[in-house]
Amino acid sequence: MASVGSMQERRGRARHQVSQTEDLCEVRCVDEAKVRRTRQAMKSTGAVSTLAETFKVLGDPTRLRIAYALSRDELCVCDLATVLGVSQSVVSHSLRALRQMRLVRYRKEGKIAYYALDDDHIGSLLGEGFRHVEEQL
Amino acid sequence: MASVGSMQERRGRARHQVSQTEDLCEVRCVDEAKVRRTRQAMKSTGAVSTLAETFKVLGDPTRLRIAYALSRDELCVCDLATVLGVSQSVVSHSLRALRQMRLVRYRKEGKIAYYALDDDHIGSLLGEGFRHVEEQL
DNA sequence: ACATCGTATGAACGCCTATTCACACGTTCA
DNA sequence: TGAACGTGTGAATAGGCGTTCATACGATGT
Repeated sequence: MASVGSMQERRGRARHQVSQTEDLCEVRCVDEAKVRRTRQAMKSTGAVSTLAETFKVLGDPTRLRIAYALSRDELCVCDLATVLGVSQSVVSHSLRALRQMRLVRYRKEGKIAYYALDDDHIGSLLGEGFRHVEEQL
Repeated sequence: MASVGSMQERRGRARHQVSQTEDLCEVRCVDEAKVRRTRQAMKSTGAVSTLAETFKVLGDPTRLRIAYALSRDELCVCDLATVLGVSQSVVSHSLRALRQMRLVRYRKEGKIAYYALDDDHIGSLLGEGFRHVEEQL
């Protein structure tokens, strides 16, 4: 195992050289005009990584079901757990992820936390998504 | 530890009791009407898991960038690699994932494979997504 | 004050996944 | 035919992620 580790270290240094070779290798069949045009049209790294994280959060069945449920009605954690048939802990962890991407908001009434979609865009996204998957059957 | 294990073996029935306790624990604060309504509005397992996988595929920055690039123009694998500045292998693997979810289609011209978005819905999804993330800055 | 309830959270563990490397395949051209 | 090219893919490895368990916290009611 130790020997494998040292081999990987050696490989790691070789990467720079390899990457230069790779770059040359990548630039063979390019349609320069198209490539430049597409490059300029590309979104910023920030927008891409934020949207990717948003999609990733919605890419889990449990969280997706939570988001869809909240697009229909405001619900507390316990009711969400009941609707989905999963534990409260799962719902809470899922809501945390959805919260961190600002997909849901919540208000607290005593000890009960009522969650809802934060934005109508999310509802549109879900609608568009479901329309897409339901169409191609 | 071993003695506990054997006790549990002898009394396998205890499991049912535990799960019942859990169920009871989940069902305390429910608003029955809301729960029933939301339950009926929920999408089918198939639709949910398909859409979740779609989102998951788009939840990777590389694949998202590829999808967005293809929403602007038809591109071959090599040009995609050039535009994104990643290896051809990464692009190929990414395209495989996008292909499996029917997000992209391709036509082959000689040895060159030209990829494009399979569906306009995907473009709409990306548009809606980027509109959302660019708005909340 | 105490017990209970609804919710949040951290740690741990097993699984999934993205990347890299190496190679295989079919196509084109000399 | 053989070499170079564009592309696809399997194996391997490292890092990320979801679930569970245990526990903590504030609010409520007795």
